[in-house]
Amino acid sequence: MSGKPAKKPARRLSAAELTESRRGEIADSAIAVFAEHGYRDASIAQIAAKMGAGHGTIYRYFDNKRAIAEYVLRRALIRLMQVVTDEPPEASDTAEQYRDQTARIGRALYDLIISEPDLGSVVFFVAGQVDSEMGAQVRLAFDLVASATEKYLLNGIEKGYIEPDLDTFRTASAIVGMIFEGARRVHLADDQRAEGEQWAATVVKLMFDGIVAK
Amino acid sequence: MSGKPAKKPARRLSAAELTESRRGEIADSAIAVFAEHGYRDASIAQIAAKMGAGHGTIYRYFDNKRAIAEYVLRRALIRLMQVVTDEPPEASDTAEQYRDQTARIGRALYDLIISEPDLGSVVFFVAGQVDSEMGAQVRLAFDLVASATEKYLLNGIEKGYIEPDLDTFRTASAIVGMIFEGARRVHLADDQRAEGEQWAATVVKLMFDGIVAK
Amino acid sequence: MSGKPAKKPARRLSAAELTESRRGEIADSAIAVFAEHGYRDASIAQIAAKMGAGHGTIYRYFDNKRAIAEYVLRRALIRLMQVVTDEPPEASDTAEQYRDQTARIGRALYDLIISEPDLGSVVFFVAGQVDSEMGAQVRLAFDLVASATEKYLLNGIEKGYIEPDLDTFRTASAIVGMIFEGARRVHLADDQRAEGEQWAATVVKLMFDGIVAK
Amino acid sequence: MSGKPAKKPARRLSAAELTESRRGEIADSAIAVFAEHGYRDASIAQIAAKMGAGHGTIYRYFDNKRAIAEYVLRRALIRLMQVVTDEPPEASDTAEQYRDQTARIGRALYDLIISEPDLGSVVFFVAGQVDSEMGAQVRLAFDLVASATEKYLLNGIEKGYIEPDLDTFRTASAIVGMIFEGARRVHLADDQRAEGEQWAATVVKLMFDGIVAK
DNA sequence: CATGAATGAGCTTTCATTCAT
DNA sequence: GATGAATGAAAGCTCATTCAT
Repeated sequence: MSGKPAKKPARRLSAAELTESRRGEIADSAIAVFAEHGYRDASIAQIAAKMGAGHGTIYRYFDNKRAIAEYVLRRALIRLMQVVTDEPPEASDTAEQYRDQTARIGRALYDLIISEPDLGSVVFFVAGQVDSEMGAQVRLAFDLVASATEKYLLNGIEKGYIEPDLDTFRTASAIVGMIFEGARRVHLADDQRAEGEQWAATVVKLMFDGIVAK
Repeated sequence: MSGKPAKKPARRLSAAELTESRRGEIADSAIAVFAEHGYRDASIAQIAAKMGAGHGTIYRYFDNKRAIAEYVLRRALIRLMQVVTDEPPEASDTAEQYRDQTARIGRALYDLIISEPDLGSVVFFVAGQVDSEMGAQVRLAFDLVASATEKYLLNGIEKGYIEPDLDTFRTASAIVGMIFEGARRVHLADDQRAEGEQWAATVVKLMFDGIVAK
Repeated sequence: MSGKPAKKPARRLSAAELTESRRGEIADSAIAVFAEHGYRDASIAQIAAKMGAGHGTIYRYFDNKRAIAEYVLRRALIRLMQVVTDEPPEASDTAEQYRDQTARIGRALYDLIISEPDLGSVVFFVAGQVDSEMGAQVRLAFDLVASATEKYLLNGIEKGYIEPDLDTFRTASAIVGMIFEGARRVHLADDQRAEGEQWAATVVKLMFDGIVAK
Repeated sequence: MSGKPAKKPARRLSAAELTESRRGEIADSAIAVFAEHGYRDASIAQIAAKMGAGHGTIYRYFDNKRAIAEYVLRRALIRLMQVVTDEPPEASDTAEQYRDQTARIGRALYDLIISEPDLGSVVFFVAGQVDSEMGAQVRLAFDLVASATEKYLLNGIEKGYIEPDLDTFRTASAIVGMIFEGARRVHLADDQRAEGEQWAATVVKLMFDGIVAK
């Protein structure tokens, strides 16, 4: 990309970098417009207008409307999945430690949803409006998150603090289902901060204690 | 369905009945086309073609395309919610009984999803594509299901077999999130029957035992 | 109309008479609907509903929508032209007599417009909406009225009380233009009765005296 | 048009000017298509085809079909009314002068109708086909022309050469009725030039002399 | 590189007309 | 005769995409 290994602070950007930065700008506009109007009712003209560019310009950076949505969704899913993979599965040695770890992951997810509401809209609502293939991408991402979650369970079984005869993948998927149901509700809540706190607590409690009185 | 000839077998249908039956036919075609192409890419012509009618005919029975989606969704939500409300919340007196009841509800839901796959498509995918108002209807239905589920929890607390300091509504919502995540996966599975069985078991286990080894 | 043995009072109507009477009913409904909505926005269903019949029935009596308009217009033009031809052109021997005759014709026209407002709507507005051929029929009718009016002028010239070097047809057309401009305004007036009186006076005055002070 | 190079011959048009010129082109096509087929049977595709453009292009310049008709009619009415308001009402001091003035106005109107036949079609036929509101605009324009005409009469009464006890507004309306009846007939005539000359003469004669022999 | 004028495929919707009952 | 369910031609309109400037 350049001749020197470091990045000079105020260096002129290379052509490829400029292109990437422009794609980012477009994606930022697009995510906002998609979140507000949905994919089909969002027009290229609106996206272009939001970033103060001519709508023809969009086509210099993306082949078509679908490609924008694809780019936007990929970015969003990466952000989302980083939250889960930030915590190393092998770090917990006791149920208590895993409980804390789970609470941290939950809170991190809800913080992300709160700080970037459009990201939630895109993942929860917009992707499904594009076509079945993009819906499938979201489901794939959910599978990856479930797999990541499964790793924590397997680690716990290995270390003896998790019930060994769990159906680990389905249980992980169920946990992801709960957590994302919480994410949806945090996304829509009035007091998002409090809602996030309480959902994190609810999910952890259900996971670790079940609902039966002792 | 009945042992007695209560209904005259081949009676001519009244005008109103004919209209309702025709609306049903259209809804059946529409649900299939919506499920395959999504709401926006489904054309009235396709829906009409699927039932072997002229596309103008559709407009004798529905005011416009949205009205079809509304009818289809309402029907689907009613079906879905009947499953949950079929079991009376006060019927269970012990954790064991409630555990069985929960398993029954889960299996009934998965059976429904399996026997009418398009119904799942409509609720999970199509409704959100129409407009925000119809997305809201689905969320409202989810709230109702969560409220119904909450009733079971409150009954259990009253009778002493459910942990009394649960956040009942959020816990109910989390359970619903799990169950519907299962429904989604059953909907997409190859061996739906087996998948349904295992999801019912997984959900029940997580709810009642938690994940921690004893 | 009766009293004489021409028609038996309560005789059953012949098939042809029944057909004609039904066509009349349809025309009555049609004229009202055309007057309210215009030709294009009037639907066959509305016309049928107004007379309490099924819309398929209309097609037993008229080939198509245009045929209804044609029938309605013909009836209206006949009514309109009778007013003018009711007064015999040779009856006036002096300017004074012709002045009175003109006033009578004007008042009769305005009375007709007042008593059957839809008739005015059809002739002035609806006919032009159908197609150019029906617009032409109205123009033809205007020509006939102008010709009839010309006869009065020719009679006056012959008898010496009308200026002999008039361009009789164009003058007659101009008079018809005035009178129908009055008809349009009577049609739209609040106090139609008074408006008709004053228009009759205005037209007569302009025709016979001109506008120049003596 | 001018002997001096006041305007730079091939100057690039501003965006706003281009837009206005394009609207003009569309209006020109539309007026021709409306005149030939009537408003309802004129399709956007025909209008676009007539100017060699795609039909989508029309919608860059007008919101919808009705807006085109509105623009076309407004342009036509402005042209028409300029003819009448070009002559100052106070200019005539004698009946003879007013007679000449009237003849000039009549001829100017007939010249306009002859040089732009579609303009007559739009005002006389098309406007009434759009909806009642546009019909009302034409009637309003007729009222304005009648009011303008009334001014000439009032000027004549003041100066003593017009009969003082005229019903001035209705008389003016009657005159306008005559003149436009002439316009209609000139519009439809074979030899429009001659027809215009003779109508101007006929109207003036009727107005100033009446029809009675002296 | 950026722009926005131009395009037309393809949709929803209306309603005159047909015809089996 | 009367009916109204069914039909499909035909139109207005939107907007992703192209491309000359």
